[in-house]
Amino acid sequence: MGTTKINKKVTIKEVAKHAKASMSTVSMVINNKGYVSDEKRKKILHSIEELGYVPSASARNLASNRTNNIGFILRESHFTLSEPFYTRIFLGTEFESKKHNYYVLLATVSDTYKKKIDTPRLLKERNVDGIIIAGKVSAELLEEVEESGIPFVLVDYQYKSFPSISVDNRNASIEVVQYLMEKGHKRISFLGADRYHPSISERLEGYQLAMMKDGYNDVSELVFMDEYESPTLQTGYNLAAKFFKSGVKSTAVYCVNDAMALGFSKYAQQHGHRVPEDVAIVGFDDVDGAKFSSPQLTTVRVYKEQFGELALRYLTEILDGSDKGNSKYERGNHTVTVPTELVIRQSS
Amino acid sequence: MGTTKINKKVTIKEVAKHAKASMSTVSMVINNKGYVSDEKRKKILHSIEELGYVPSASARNLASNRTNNIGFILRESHFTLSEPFYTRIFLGTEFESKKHNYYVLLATVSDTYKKKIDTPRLLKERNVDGIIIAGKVSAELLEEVEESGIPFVLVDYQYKSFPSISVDNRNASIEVVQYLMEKGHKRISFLGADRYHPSISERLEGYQLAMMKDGYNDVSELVFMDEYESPTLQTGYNLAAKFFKSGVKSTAVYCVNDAMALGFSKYAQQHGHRVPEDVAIVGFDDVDGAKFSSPQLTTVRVYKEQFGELALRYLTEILDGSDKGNSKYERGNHTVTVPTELVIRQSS
DNA sequence: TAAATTTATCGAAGCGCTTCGATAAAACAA
DNA sequence: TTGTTTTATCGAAGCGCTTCGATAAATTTA
Repeated sequence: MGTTKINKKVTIKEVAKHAKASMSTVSMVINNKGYVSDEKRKKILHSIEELGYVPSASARNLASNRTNNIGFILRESHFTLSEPFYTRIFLGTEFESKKHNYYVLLATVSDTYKKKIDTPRLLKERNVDGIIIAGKVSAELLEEVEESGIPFVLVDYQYKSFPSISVDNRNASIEVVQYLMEKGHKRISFLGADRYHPSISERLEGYQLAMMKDGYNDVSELVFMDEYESPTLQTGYNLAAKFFKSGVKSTAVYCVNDAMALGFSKYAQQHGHRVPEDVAIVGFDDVDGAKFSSPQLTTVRVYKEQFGELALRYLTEILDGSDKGNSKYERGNHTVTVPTELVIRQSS
Repeated sequence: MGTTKINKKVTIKEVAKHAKASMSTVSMVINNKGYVSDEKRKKILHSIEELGYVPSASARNLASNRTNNIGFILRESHFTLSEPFYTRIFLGTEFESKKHNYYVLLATVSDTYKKKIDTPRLLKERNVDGIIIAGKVSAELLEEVEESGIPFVLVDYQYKSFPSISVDNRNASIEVVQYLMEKGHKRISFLGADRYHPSISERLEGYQLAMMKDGYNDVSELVFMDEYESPTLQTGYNLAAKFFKSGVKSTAVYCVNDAMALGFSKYAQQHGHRVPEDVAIVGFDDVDGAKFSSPQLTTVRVYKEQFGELALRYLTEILDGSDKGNSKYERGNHTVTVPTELVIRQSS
């Protein structure tokens, strides 16, 4: 059963001979195509088992003009981040790719991407059937990919109306605000950074929407933003200083991500403010650190692996041309949305 | 210059025609093989440029019976660790692979690897020319890879006398001990875990060796080990408790890695021991967190990217059969060693 | 100067598969 | 019944490359 005696590679030809069929019929069985009688199919399947046949990737790729690879492009800095957010997404893609019989080629690009020069090899050599691009990357890269004509989807980022998978930022934000209000908070502050990041601006919008519903038409004095900074722990720490010195009387702060929330929390506690008694904090992402901080951070959980899975699935849908809208995920124009979950812990 | 008008793929045939040469000659130029006159070579190279020719991977793989892929196998838990140690190694490999024209296929395996069942696809389908296995993985997997006959090297792990790349643990340990002694410490403690991990036992050996040189023939009361635990922050924290309750009068502690060192440091400070005044701490790895902890951690830096680069290079040496010992790295039987560097910071 | 070797080039076979007709039997319609 | 469509199977072409002789000119050696 499946035990090959010697290390000689078994080819489709031998399978055909063994099953008394033609190569083409065997091929059809392997690829689930065309017409094959049940009887013959079983026989062939059996021969495949018996001989331990594994199709040669290069041969079928050459013949079918596909590569069976999909590319996963990621900024190097995102990959080595100590919070394995994108690494997890990649893992989800990797995992899902097995089901679809794809190999995933990872390409990291530098933060200072230069067209033509830094072009990932898989793009240059057109060695992939489709591409997943995770996180915010340079517009140059995006354009280059588009020009290549290779189908692609963005993950956790949006640009023009390129197909993408995103967190449902708006609704998540609304949920956070509503939750805080139910807990009795009125003046809820918003802590953000990099306003040009789609995810961040969407979170802000959601926040504004929810606040408006509660009568706050102008939240500007409640919003603390380092527009040109990345949303890091340090940024959160710095903004916390501004927050406390500003004299706003917010009893709750909604931070655009966990890193900032943690930074805020650190500052607050170092300066004698109790969390959550004096100020409640809510983050976003549910990174590992959120659970281990003290107090444990209330946050919006993002299912990273699922995120990556979805990306792969969406991409294969596109590749199969079977984009018939039968996805179970809400789809507006070209953006698929992944749901989130509010995880309530001690910080709120 | 290199601009293709339409998206029609250029083949070697067209290059040949354009350069007035045969396909075989073009092939030789591409692969730097056989005899080609300078004149013709230039002409061909020019045509390649002109037409924007990129060889088809599948075609050349099929014809040459190679895949041009190398596999990188990693435990899933090692990949998503928040300390991107292995991720960095992978990155080094990825980076180096470009120079050698390989694609890297990443395969993560579960911690509870089961032969036959969990076999990575790239192994099953023999879709790689060689394999890099990073970190401690199940012996079953190792055996399966060995049986496959596909060349492989281990990184940061050793097993039998399989080819491997390792940190120079013994010497690094000796250096640490000597450094601490120069600083005036006499009774230096060792903090460890998982004694069956080769790296850890080597570090212990190095420590013992160095201590012996200074007259300590029996260090057993200075050694704190959770033999069956992983070397995590938590383990370090727990051992710190034991350490302080034991009454050993060590003024310095050498920890088997940074995570443990950080755990130790945390406990120490929480319990009123000053670092480094009361107890000096040295770690291993130089993870990101080492620089940001307070006090900043003195540690042994491991060059992760270089580690991965070296692995790829070693593997290609094996693949090229050009394993003529001309590596600039010390090689005992089949283990290549990467140097380390002691990074002195505040904790010592 | 003849023989052997090196350098240069090319044609053709073939890697292992997919896919496009061709062929024909079986099933269905008219 | 005959014509049409569906089902089943196969042979052969060909995907784009590498590589193995074959051939011959240029160079070296005897």
